Amino acid sequence: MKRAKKKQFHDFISAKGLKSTRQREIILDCFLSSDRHLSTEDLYMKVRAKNPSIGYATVYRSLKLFAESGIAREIHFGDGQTRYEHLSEGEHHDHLICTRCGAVQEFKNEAIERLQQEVAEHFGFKVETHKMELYGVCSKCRK
Amino acid sequence: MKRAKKKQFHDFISAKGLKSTRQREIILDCFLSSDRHLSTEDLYMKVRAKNPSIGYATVYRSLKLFAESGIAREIHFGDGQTRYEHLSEGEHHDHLICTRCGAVQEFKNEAIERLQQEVAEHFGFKVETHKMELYGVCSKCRK
DNA sequence: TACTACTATGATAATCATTTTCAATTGGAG
DNA sequence: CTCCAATTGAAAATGATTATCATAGTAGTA
Repeated sequence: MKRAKKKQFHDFISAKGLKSTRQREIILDCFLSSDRHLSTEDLYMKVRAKNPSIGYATVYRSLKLFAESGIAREIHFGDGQTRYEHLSEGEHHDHLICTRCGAVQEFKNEAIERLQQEVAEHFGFKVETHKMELYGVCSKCRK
Repeated sequence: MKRAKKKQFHDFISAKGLKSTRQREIILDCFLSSDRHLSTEDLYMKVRAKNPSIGYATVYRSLKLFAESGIAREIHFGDGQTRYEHLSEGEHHDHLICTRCGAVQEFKNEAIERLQQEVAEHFGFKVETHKMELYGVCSKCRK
């Protein structure tokens, strides 16, 4: 699926008349080989390790492109930082966030999503995306 | 309920050994007489209209206190601004947000909340709060 | 391969929301 | 009334993100 995402990004790049560059490839590799919920700074650090001459602005610009191309999605957890997570075609999931240690657990629940649709319909909304985050104390921190 | 919230805030203030000031009262009044989902800037404008000598920093500081006291809650919609909404004791609700016109519709659904609890339990989480936002197109914009 | 027309990059300055600093002021308990 | 900690306003500082601009690189095309 790393391959699939690379292809998806390259297709996007060429469809838009943009260019494939050494920096973008490095940043893309770093992003794809990272765990989820990566902040821009986290990614910048990883990129720096591979190639110290790449600037902060380029990392920002690349992440925006990743989001536009559909291989990533911005997430905001309320601290001042924008994070990005991997996004596979049509996939979406929600988060359980520990308020003590910051651990993030993903989950997916069809029943909830059906109910969301119902609620939206009740108000005449057509849902495009959604965001659901449950904040609390994780099992480790409860001990 | 405006009274109840004022009392709640004043109780909080005195319990913490803080002081009741002219500025805080004005800001509290403006907040309580506003509609929901107010940005700091929105509130600052309202406050300015009543008393032009009140500074931006004081509005920020007051909103933090409102949140701490439990009469307000921070919300983040992903644009760079922090908003605050009114919060009644134990109450919480979720949002439908129109991506075209920005309209915000609140809703509450017990069934979804029960399912959230179930999911959390499955992962050993104890939920403290949650946030759910459905983004899409509202009935007006669909016409 | 050389030419051309854009696009991309890195460094730095700029911006925006939010916080902090600090000297001056002000509640409120005693 | 007095005293001290809390509060305030203005301005500077901060942190994340974006824009600017001169230079460099990419990819068609001849």
